[in-house]
Amino acid sequence: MQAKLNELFSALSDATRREILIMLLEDDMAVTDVAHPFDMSLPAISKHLNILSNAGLITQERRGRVNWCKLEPDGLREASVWMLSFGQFDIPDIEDLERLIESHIDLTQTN
Amino acid sequence: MQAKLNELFSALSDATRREILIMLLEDDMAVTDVAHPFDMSLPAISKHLNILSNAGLITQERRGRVNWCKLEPDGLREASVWMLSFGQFDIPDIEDLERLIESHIDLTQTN
DNA sequence: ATTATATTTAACCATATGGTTAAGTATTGA
DNA sequence: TCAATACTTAACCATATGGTTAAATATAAT
Repeated sequence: MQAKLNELFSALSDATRREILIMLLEDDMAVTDVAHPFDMSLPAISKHLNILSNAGLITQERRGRVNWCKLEPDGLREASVWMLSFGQFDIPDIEDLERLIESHIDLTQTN
Repeated sequence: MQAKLNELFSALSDATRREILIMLLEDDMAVTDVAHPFDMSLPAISKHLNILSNAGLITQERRGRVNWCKLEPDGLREASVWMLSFGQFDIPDIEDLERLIESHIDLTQTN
């Protein structure tokens, strides 16, 4: 269980990977399309996607030559259970939440 | 903001550091006492504590020759805001939560 | 004044991480 | 069949991470 949490938090500790997750909130995407907004080679993105897969945060399904990436809805579950059980944070302001959701939307629209 | 989240999730991605946080839920502790349950040198623990400090998850306050470590109550806040705003996980079962809290208690009592 | 305690700093090491380019493998389209 | 597309794999590189031991520092106790 510790190993799983290590993998999960470690996967989340990279900004590129967090952005990929946010992009995938919108819709499933092909690897090339995931890579498009980033100033980074395709193999680099491919590695990030593997890390997200191994952490259980996404799944990849090959159809023909395109590998579709989709969010794994329960991926964050164990991490969120850990954080909630830790219980040292308040439920954040609705406003904080909304501001952040806004910024996600901005991100996916400007890229 | 991304840098802060990197630091936070990265700090949480190590099992030793997560255990330290759980130990500090009980009470403030001196560095030596934090180190005691671990099969690891004092300098290694000192480094972990620095990482937790830099991530804003704990604070350290020197009184005399002992450096007291205490949990920073709002430390997890930004990470939890990110996860909640991501919104792809259900509120976990109360039972999951309780089981985990139990296991935390076991941990701090058997060590 | 000396010694013991609590901790940090420094130097080092092996392995992990995040990137690169170049080459390889399927699948699709012409 | 040949070329283009959508990747992945391999080999490599620089820096980061998580540990070690040995030495340094500061406070407390004798």
